[in-house]
Amino acid sequence: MDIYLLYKTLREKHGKPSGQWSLWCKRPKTKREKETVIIESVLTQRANWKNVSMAVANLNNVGLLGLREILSAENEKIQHLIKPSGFYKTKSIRLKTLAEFIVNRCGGIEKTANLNYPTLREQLLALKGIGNETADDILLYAFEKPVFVIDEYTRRLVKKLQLTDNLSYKHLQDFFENGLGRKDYALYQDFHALIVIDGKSG
DNA sequence: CACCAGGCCCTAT
DNA sequence: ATAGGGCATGGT
Repeated sequence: MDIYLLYKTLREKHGKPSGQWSLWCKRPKTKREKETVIIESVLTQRANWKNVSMAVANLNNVGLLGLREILSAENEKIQHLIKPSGFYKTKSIRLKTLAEFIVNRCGGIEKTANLNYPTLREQLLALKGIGNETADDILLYAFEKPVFVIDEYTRRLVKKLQLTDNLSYKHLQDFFENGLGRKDYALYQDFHALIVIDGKSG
């Protein structure tokens, strides 16, 4: 099956990605919106979106929905605010680690976005709590780099449609990127969103 | 009351 | 290399 046809099919079926995806697929994004996406990419690890949005609202209500703000806030305060998203002690540390990397080591979100992205990917993966999916969420949805995000919904869909039998992250990522034949971050953003939306619907 | 959700890390085979 | 346990909350 042609991979681009799969995208067209999902796009016809579900329309333009909405809900959380209207921010994640927004183009272009403001600096604040990019930081929100980065924070959400950690909070959404093994959590449902309702819980994530409660945590995001809590951060926003006290003016802590930003990387610099998270970096300077008390760990206990962050923990309390993000509690609804689950694994809150772990995630608070992960957010601070990520914020420290982007703000202090890279010099802010704009400078980070301009880095060579295969290298940046390695640096993100070296941080505790940032694995393949979270790193690629950040690269694709905040920094607009053409990396295809693989997650559990992608694996289920690949299995269901028998697209390939190797379900490792790297293989699936290459499979989608090569199958689409072009490095188009806007297409990758929408496609991944549609895969998740489709997975939740059925 | 059970089970689930856009993961990730650590440990033991 | 790969499997299993732990992390934690709110929704169904």
